[in-house]
Amino acid sequence: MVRRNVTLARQAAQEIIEGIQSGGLAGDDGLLPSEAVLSRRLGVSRATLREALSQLEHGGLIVRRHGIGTFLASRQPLVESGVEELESIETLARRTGVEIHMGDCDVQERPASVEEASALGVPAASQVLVVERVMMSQERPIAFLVDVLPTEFLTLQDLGTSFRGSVLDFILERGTPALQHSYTEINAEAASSDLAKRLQLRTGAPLLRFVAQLYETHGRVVDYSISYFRPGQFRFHVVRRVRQFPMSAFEGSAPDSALVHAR
Amino acid sequence: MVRRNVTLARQAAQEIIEGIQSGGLAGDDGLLPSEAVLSRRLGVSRATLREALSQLEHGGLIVRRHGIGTFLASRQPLVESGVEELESIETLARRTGVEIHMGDCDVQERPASVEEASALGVPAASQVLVVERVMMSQERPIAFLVDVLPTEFLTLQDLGTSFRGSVLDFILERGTPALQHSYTEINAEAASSDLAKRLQLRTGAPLLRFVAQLYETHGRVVDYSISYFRPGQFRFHVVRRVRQFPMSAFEGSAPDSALVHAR
DNA sequence: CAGTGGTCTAGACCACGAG
DNA sequence: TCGTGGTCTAGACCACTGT
Repeated sequence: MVRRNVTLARQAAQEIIEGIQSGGLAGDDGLLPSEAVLSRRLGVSRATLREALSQLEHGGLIVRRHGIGTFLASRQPLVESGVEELESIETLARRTGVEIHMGDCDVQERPASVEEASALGVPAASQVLVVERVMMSQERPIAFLVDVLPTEFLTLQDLGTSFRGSVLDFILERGTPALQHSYTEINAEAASSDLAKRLQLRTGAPLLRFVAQLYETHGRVVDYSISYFRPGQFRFHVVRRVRQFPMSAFEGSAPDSALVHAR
Repeated sequence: MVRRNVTLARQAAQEIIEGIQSGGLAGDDGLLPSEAVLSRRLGVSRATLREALSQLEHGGLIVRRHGIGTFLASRQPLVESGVEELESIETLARRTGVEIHMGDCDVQERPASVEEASALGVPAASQVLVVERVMMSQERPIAFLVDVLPTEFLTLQDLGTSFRGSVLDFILERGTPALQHSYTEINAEAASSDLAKRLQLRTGAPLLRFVAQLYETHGRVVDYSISYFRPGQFRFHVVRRVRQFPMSAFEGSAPDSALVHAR
């Protein structure tokens, strides 16, 4: 069993993608072979094959219809980023064919403000690295990004000269710490006069703002960031699913459960 | 096997929630019993138990650590909405304890505009129901919502007098059509003079804008909506995960795959 | 090392949709 | 009725973590 630190399901998904690319896997109507057939061809169990299909479905490449079959999604390869995928705007831009580069950049180490320390979960006034920069596309500013990280995770000399604008990409390429997910708040905000100058907008112009905490696998916050985007330059979307799970269950009274007393 | 049109995994998840609520399932450190123990207690296979835990993990209630165990999440029941969950702002508001009600409301049937017909995937100038209204909280406008639906799905008399402001809730309560997900674009926009008047803001004030297509289970678009939110009144967040799947695979050349020729 | 969660299998039955 | 995807099981082995 060949295993490159990657699951069998992921490998199966990749093979299906290649089969679709080469044009022979899906029928003219976009219908893929049944799960039974696919699992046999790929030499994996149906459970594993289904996991692979779930990944493809989640990525929006296929659609599954109970009792009918699995189809290619009509809205084919998305050229924009789903906001639930965490990727740098540099990666996003490259993927969508937009030229992008870093403009003015300011990096400094200083004690964290109260808000920053709180967001990072570190003691007040801990030393942090602050990276502020403008991202440009075709000589026009399109985003202003601020990243704040404990010096435990990133220092001035770490960044060196290879920094191209994305703290996320930098950490991913370095490979440590291992990143898990980010918790991002989405809002709109009027440009302050300082922000307006940096982004060459009029004061008060609307900006899309993401405030994010980036977590590593052990639950610590690696990076607290605030990002401002010029509307219209990027397209962020999200697939919202009908609520499947009643979190409100936590609000009501607590019925005694046999579970906790069993065995 | 008791089955109320609900999966075993969901029932198991519910039982675990109740066990947590009653306070006896998790240890003082938030550690839950191991998967082997839980599956035995609940009388389900470990695969099913894991599916239940996955749902709870996705909902942010628990955290799983490889080689260590399953814990209650430290950031307990979220009081705000994850944007990847589709729920009406009325439901969201009620859940978070904010009073909300519908202000001015205008409903009409008319032929769809070109943009609307395109977004809905219906012939140009098809008859659609358009619902426009302002949502208020404490006598202040906080959102302006426009929903456009083919009359096939919703008509003026359907709405009747029980409409309280949420098209989504109305359809969910009616039970038909069965909704699947929505595709939502997120952006910021300056308030037009018309919008400013409705929301009692100055022209040009920043607004958070969601443009969404709501899909039913067969892939048809049920509702095309544009929503404007006053910043600061709601908190939208999203959990962004590090990219796990290379959609960019679709861009490169197409290596010939053995898959399509097999068998 | 022992115990945990992560992955995978082979097989079974159910629920759905179309002929 | 048939073939599809959806759910579930019992058992196996792997990978990670702390002792």
